[in-house]
Amino acid sequence: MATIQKQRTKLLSNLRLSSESNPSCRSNQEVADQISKTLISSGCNSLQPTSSLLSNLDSEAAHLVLSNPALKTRTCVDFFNFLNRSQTFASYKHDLRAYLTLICRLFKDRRFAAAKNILISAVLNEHLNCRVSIVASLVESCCTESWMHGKLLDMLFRVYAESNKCEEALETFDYMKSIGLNIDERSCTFCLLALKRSDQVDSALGFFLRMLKSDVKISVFSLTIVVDALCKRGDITRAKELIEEMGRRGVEPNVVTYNSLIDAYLKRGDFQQVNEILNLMVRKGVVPNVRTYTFLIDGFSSSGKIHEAERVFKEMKSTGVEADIYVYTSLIGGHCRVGNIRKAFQLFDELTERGLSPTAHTYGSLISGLCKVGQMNAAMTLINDMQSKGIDLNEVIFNTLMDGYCKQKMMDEALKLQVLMEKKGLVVDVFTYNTMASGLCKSNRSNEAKTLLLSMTERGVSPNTVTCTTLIDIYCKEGDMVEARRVFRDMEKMGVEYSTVTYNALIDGYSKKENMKDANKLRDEMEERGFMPDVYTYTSLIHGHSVQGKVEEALKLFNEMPERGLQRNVVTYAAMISGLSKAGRSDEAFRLYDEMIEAGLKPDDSVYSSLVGSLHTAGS
DNA sequence: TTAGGGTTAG
Repeated sequence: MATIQKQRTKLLSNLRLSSESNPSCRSNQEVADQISKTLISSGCNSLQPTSSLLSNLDSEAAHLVLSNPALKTRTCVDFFNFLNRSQTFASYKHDLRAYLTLICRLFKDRRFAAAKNILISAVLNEHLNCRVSIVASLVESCCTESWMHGKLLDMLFRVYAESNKCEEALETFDYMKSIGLNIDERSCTFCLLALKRSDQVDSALGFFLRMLKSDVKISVFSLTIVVDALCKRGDITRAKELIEEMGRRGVEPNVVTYNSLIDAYLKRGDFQQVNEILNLMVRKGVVPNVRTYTFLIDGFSSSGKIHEAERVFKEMKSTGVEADIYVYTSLIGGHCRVGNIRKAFQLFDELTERGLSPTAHTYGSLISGLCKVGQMNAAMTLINDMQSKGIDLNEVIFNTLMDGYCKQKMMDEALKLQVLMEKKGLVVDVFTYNTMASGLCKSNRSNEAKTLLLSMTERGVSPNTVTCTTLIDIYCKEGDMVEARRVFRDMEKMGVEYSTVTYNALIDGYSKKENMKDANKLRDEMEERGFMPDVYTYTSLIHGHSVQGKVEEALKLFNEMPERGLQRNVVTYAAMISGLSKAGRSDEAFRLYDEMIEAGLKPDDSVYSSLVGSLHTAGS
């Protein structure tokens, strides 16, 4: 041991002496030889960042060392990393050739994982010019064996894709194609995924078609990535066309592909199409899996169709598919949404007994359910429970709790949570602001809500559809239709999307001002833009027409609702009954009263006073 | 050594 140490010291001093004696005259080859000698005899550890020999190092000398066949690859990697770590020589930094020289050595030794890591660090290094043409020509000159050439380009293709450098990945694909290389489908899937990740759906589809044209052997994997990207954008028709087209080419969809379609139709609320896909799966012999059931249960749950969700859950169990934590969480969420807290907790016990571990999402669903019914103490107990299990609180849980307190008009508690949230380093996001604003509105503090929403941008949080809709709603309730319209116009300028609720807020504003002309105009506009009027739209319009004594208009809308699959609620009936009563059509008003009782709705005071009033009107 | 999932605001 002592001898090695002695040797090392001697070598080092030699290195220093010889280089210091006449540094400028040393050729790159001499520098490289000296470094190589040191590396061979005593390894990388003997090198000092301050060694003056190293200060003579340039790109050419480094290349000579890294490609020296007398050195082991391992030693070259150490030397490479040593130089990377040593920030002291500002004059030398690895260039792209150094990276590729080393990568080629690793390739020769079939150490592909190590090669890939270095390639990734090159691609991510901002100081290197990793343009495809430059890398490709270097690959050309560094690869001594022909098999390496194609494999290295393939790796480059994947690395670009995985680093989200889609443009470069596509360029690499084109280059590989142009020199006649066969391209592996699996590498292409990385590129498709990268495009999908960055929401470049059209490019993903375009690339897929290029794969087809380039005779890449395509499997259901690539198809499914594109189908899912299209589905998530709501382009289900195009997705189905693609599936059919690929079917003609012999690529059949599998359960994953169908799941994407089912999820998309569920999100759209198109249960008929969901059934058609399920039937198609049966015909094709494709068996639903646990994810299919999760999509179904979640889809039904979020539309409040809890009985359907339960039916699917039972069916899943009967087919022998084991429920996992996702299934339970979705179903718990469904029960919580309709206020069925008891059933939700039963399921929670069931999953625990079955050895499944609840996640933050599971707790989130339960906490949200408790907050909805105002059981804030129980919600806080659950918070303690989850923390004792080592599950961290996240932004969503905080926002949920804050909303719970807001709904109870306990704004101080909500505010305390916001402070705690920030103290914990969690991000106060657009949900937090919208929730707080909604709470302030409920507590009749809409001026503060306005100020809060208008200050969001300065605090670095971008307003979204809900923010703008809330603002519009505040102005409408104040009767300030000019300001409400201004926000509505600004949304388009800011690129914030409208929603049915946005239109509802404005329509309600105009209806309350008895400006039915503008209210009707907006209703037409929303349908033209593809936003379906819902029970709120209809109720606002019915109310507006009724107040103006235009009962026939109101009745027309009222009768239209079931045709469009819309369930009337207490407020809808109240508005219609009030309209009929005022017009002295007492019999019809009472008939509707019976109807709403039959539908299981509980009339409120306004319904009774309308009905009583109708007797007077009719009597006079 | 490639594809699909669950919680929040109007």
